[in-house]
Amino acid sequence: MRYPAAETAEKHERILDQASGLFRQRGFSGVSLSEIMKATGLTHGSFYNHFDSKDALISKSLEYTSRKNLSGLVNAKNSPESMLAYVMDYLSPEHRDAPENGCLMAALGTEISREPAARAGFTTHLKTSVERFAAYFPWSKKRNSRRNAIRTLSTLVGAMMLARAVDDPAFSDEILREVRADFV
Amino acid sequence: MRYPAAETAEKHERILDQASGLFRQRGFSGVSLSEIMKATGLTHGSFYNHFDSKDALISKSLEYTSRKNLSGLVNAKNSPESMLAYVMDYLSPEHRDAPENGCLMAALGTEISREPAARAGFTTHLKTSVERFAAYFPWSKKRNSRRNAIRTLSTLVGAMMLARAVDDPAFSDEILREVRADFV
DNA sequence: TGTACATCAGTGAACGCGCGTTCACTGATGTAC
DNA sequence: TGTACATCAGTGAACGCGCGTTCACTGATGTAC
Repeated sequence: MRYPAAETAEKHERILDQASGLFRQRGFSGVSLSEIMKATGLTHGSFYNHFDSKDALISKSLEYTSRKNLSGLVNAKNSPESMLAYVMDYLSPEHRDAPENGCLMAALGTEISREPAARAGFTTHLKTSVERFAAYFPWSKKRNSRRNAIRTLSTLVGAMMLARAVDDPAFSDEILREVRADFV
Repeated sequence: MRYPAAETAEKHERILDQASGLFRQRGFSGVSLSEIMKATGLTHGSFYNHFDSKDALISKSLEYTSRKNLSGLVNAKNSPESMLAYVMDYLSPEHRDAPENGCLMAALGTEISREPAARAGFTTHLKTSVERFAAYFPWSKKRNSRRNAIRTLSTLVGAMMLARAVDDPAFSDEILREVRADFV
């Protein structure tokens, strides 16, 4: 049966939101469409009323996740202190333990290079992240700010990925703690 | 029919070798057992004469890849110059473009946290890498060598992952170039 | 404002496909004597 | 050293399963008049 237009738009958003979290938690190939639709509260058949294919969902949900990730940076850019606080939050055990709400690069990095549908959105996301870091992080030398932004983002993303992959909680905590120590 | 013991051992090694490269190239879930066996020159049915399951292969092939990765570090540890050369090679476009022969952390990082069979081997690999970097890299201050090793490995792995995920060749080159520039 | 009908999102069964895994069979190797 | 037989790696068909995707059907919504 037909549904109110507002309700349909809201369901569309809910699919994106659930996909965004589940993909970060378990990877693109680790989540089925049925699962996403069930999490949204619908049956799998109606998926194709919202998206053309799983690839299309991957593409759109990556853009959605990028928007959510970047809004965290928007709030942080107002002062040097809040940029540093952003980095500390990034390198926290809480972020490590909740990938479904966290950085898409640290959660999906190695899978994105194999997922053509995701690469364009990812590229835009990283470019924007580099620009914002270059502009707003309190670098000691302004001249190398873009280089520093690229290196710093590499460090953050790499550290979070390693901290999550590691099996030993003490070692994982050490990784986050020692990389955090470099920012104070 | 039965085969000479030496030949069987060699085939076993070849399965590991092919799996090691294919997994780094396309991810654990992106490669089927049939494909690995075909690359080895056998049919898929004989796989179970060598390994208990795909998970067992993932575990063993990760240890195999770790051994190959670390042997590169063994050669580099003899002098400060060769450690720096190791880092420059790591951050090269050649490494980026040949993940099947490259660093397992940069190739499989985000998938390993979701693959229980891979985590123990990965943890050992990273611990060994940190120890070697701490001991052999020419740090300016010896006192923080372990912290510096953790940060440096995070940066290397993160930069390579980002350079591979990005869709724009010029941007990808820039990431590698700018992170390399921090080491000279 | 009321009526008639076309629209279209949701349902759940069904499809084809590729996957990991199993199995009966083969026949040269390795071993017991 | 020669013979008889058990071993076991490789083959390819087959299995069950879950996946992405399709489809006929439903019925309230939105629209044309």
